Amino acid sequence: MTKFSDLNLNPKVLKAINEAGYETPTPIQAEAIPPALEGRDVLGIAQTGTGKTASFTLPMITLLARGRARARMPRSLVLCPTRELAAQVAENFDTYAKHLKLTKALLIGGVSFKEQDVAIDRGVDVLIATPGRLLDHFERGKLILSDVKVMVVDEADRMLDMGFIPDIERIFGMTNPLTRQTLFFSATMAPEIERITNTFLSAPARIEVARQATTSETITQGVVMFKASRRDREASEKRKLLRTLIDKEGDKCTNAIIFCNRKMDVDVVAKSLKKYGYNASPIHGDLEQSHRMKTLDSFRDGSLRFLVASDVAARGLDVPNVSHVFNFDVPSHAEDYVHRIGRTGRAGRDGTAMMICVPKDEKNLADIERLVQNEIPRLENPLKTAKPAEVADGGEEKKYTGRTRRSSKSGETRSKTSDKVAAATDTQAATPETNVQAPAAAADTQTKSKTDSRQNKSDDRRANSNDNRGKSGDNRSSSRSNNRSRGGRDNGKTVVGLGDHLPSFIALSFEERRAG
DNA sequence: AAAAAAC
Repeated sequence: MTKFSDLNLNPKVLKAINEAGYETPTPIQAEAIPPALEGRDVLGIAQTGTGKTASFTLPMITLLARGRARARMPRSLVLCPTRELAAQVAENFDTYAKHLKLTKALLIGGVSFKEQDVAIDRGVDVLIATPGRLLDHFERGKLILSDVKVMVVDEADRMLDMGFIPDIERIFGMTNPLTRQTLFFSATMAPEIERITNTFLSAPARIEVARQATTSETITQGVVMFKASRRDREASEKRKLLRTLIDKEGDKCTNAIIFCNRKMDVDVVAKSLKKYGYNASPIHGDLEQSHRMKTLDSFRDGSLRFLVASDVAARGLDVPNVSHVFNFDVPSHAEDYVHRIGRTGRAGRDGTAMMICVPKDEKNLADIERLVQNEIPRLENPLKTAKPAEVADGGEEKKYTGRTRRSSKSGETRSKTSDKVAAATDTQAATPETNVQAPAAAADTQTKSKTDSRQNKSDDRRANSNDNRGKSGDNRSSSRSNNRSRGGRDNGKTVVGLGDHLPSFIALSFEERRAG
């Protein structure tokens, strides 16, 4: 088998690789490093988790080991779609270039220009950037890219999704095609990506690595088909279902990423989990950059157990050892499902991916199953399994004290009235195992059973008016979706209740469902 | 329909 020592890497790079504990390259590293060292263009079709980052940093460091950068004229450039990814690539350079005197600069938004300006002025060997901030520097005349010897485009398909392709083309145009070597990575080869590579790569070595996440055997997948007892309770009942799924996994769930489709839901879910005693923090693009970094660091070092995330964290982030991925929402782009669950089951380890699918997401679920060419196993809804006797004496979800009422903007208030489902879910939350997992939830449950429903209703109104004041857009959008579903395809086949009635689609085979 | 990325 190929070893790193067989690859003609700079001895000081090899030393750093050994110190990091690696001996054997991953397939993409073994295949991409030799042509890259020969100065050839490389087209790598691979996802993160395959060792992609090192497959370009290692040869780059080796190539850059000789020579020295001139002021404002970086010798190499790595473009990444998100700030986190760029920061991660920068760390990778630090790790493997530690025995060499290479200078680097990280050009990302959300942080001050000053430090970046100083570094550029001094001259850098490696520039790692997101497109927006790079162009910003360029337009201010701070940057000359004509001396770039190696240019890397990482996660090109994500750049495409994010509308960065025109920027990328502009940046390509700022470099010298005759002296530039290009290493280009993408998880998929969409037609637009194909076009870019045909335009900017010359006779590339094409390296394709199996798409590990498509239906990785190391990931146990499942989806819970869930219909709320009432439309307006969907959000809070989903959160309860999420807690139950987490609790059922027990110690097997050492850490997890919980994906939501919208930033607002990321905040709400994180806040709700915290309220119930779970160690959770949100991450999405509206949070301050320094805060994003801090959150990610604590998730990596294990002090944070649950990362509630938008798709900012779906791709590229290297967070080893994630035991679980929970898709609180079904992603609306099927491709994103593959990226999200690819955060677990990495490097041959076992992982679990669970998703909650509400009726309006069934079409997206079908798209995902078509993409991965597999039916995602249906999981029993754990909230439906409570025995009737327990249901009868279950408490209500709420019972807000004055203190918690203030936090009711998180949306928990909407699920307060008593009905079979709310009672059943509370009973579930009060089981002993759950108490161990979520002490705050347990305390809440014990005090809540005496709450009378009139009190609840008035709380509800108050909380809703708070919501209106705080974020009016929120309510508008939820009433929009209500209307849509009322006039929509739910007609005639609305599932009644949750306890005894099987949603009709579950009885259908996958083929029948697609056909009908 | 939303998220990400530039001030």
